[in-house]
Amino acid sequence: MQHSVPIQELFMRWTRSLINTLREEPQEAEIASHKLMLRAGLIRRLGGGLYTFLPLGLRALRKVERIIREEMNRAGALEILMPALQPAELWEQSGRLETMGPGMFRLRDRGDRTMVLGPTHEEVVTDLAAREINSYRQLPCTLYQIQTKFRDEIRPRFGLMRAKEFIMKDAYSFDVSLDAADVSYQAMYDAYVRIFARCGLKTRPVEADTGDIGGNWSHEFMVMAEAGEDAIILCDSCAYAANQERAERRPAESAPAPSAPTPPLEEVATPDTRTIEAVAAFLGCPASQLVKTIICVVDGKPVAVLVDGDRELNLPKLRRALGARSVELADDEVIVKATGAPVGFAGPAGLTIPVYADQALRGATDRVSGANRADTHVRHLDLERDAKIAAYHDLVVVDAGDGCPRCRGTLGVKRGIEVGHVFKLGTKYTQAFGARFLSEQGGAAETMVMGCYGIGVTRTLQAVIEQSRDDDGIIWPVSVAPYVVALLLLDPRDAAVCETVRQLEAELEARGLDVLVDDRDERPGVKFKDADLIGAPFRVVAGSKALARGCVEIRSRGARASELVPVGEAVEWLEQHYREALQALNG
RNA sequence: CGGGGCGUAGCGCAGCCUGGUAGCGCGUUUGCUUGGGGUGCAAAAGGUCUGGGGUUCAAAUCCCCACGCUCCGACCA
Repeated sequence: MQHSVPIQELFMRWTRSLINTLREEPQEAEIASHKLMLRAGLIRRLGGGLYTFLPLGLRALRKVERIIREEMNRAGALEILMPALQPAELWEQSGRLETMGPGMFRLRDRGDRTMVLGPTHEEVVTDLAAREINSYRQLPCTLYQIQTKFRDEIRPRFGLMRAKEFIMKDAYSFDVSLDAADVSYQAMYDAYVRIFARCGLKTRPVEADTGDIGGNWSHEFMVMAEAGEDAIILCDSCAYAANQERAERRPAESAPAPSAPTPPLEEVATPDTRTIEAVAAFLGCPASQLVKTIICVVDGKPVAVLVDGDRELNLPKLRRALGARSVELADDEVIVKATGAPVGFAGPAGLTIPVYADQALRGATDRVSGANRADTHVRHLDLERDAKIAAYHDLVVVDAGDGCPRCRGTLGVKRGIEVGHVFKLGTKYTQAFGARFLSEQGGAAETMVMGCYGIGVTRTLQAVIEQSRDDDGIIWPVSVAPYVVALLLLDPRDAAVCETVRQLEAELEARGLDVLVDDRDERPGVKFKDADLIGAPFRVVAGSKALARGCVEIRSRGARASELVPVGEAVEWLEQHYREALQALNG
């Protein structure tokens, strides 16, 4: 093995690059971006939800990180690096050891102390802020890091989209007041818009639920894609956009007064009909005439929730509506105890636990529901007359066709990939960790107001590919392309061609364009296929044919035809097109 | 956590039902060939058939257990 490498060969050559492309479709991948990342040699799987970044993938990842750093710094955030390994006590202090518990990796050190691998860093950073920030003079302060997170995903899938270990940029703002926190929030929101634009991603901010993280307001940045895991509700006539978890709908017009009084409640035998479909079929009525009665456990206590028979209960909305900490579906035992009937025969009439109903059920008459008795339902249910409703709220999962809550428009559903999330947290964590400061007015210490802001860095990288590709491979935006130029040495045994390639390579590198020379002893077809697959924005073909006319051929990835460009002008051509493309992304 | 599927060469798979010599394609190595969209020919290397136990003269194959992966569902920043 020769170890002294001639200096002119320090540029990247395919033969030295560990880029192993796969001709066949990897079986482990389902969506296009995942297949392409494997086929193009960006990543390799180690285990479920665990991936190694190969050199080509790491180059792209670093470019995404760089864009994020530049924009976070520009927005005034300070970069720090916190431990991934954290004492469990911190999580007890915030109460999230319980709420996020199953999703966290836990371990013990040799002293038998319980540790967690951080799925996020609100606890650590708030503890830090509580110690380091004492005065209003130090505020506002936004801290961020780019770091590996760990989540014990039930079902990792789609490569980097949902992994057990992934890289996240997380930022946290601390402010003297709610108003000041709004300014910090807006600064991050604006930074996110720029970051994703620079990555070549089309994103759409949508209103979102805050989930376990807590807090009162948040936006998700979604990449619209068929393969997305999240359902997004969009209005067809105004700017309303929300995650399905959060989406609201316009209350129905007030129901027309019933023409005749509802007949008295009447029990009907419905042997072994436990599902809405079965009851509807058995009684020969539409599912929408049924009232679905769902028993939930809210902060440890059973409640009944009513929705139309053809709708689905939205648990996060229920949690928000009731101001509860936790909401889950009741198990069979609880249901039997609360209703006195086996699962499938619950109804609002005669229940002693609190009953909440979806707003669409206000004034509902002549409905069908369970009778709280085995194999029995009731008809002619009049909600006001026969049940005691504690409160009406908007509780159902919004669907295509529902009315927009902001205007007269109609809502539709699309799919998206969540790449970023910004939250206004309020004081949930700063209170728990005693993050207080002395204000200009003096007096008692005040609690800081907090916000938090995440970007799934590895997920963003994959989202770029999901959104920018064709049948032949990846189409990298210039800003995150592992290599900007793929320089194909078509005739490796032709001295003149080799010399041309050497010169182009050196000049391009000198001007800051990352170039990869395909110097393999392969047939042209192989090189063309691979160049398309790995998706360099510009492909330069140096072969004896064009060189005989003093030219190389240049093609933008995605363009149909290539251009003959004189060798002497090639570098200029590439630099100009590169700058223009970059400019277009930077806005 | 509930329901299915799969573990055989680096990757993708056949063989298993009906027990008896472990195979194909891609990739890799070597030689020749070809030389502008995954060339053709030839040769070669590469296997504890996921692990353990059982049945049998004999197990990749049949039975039991474990582990791993995966798909659907429920859950999730």
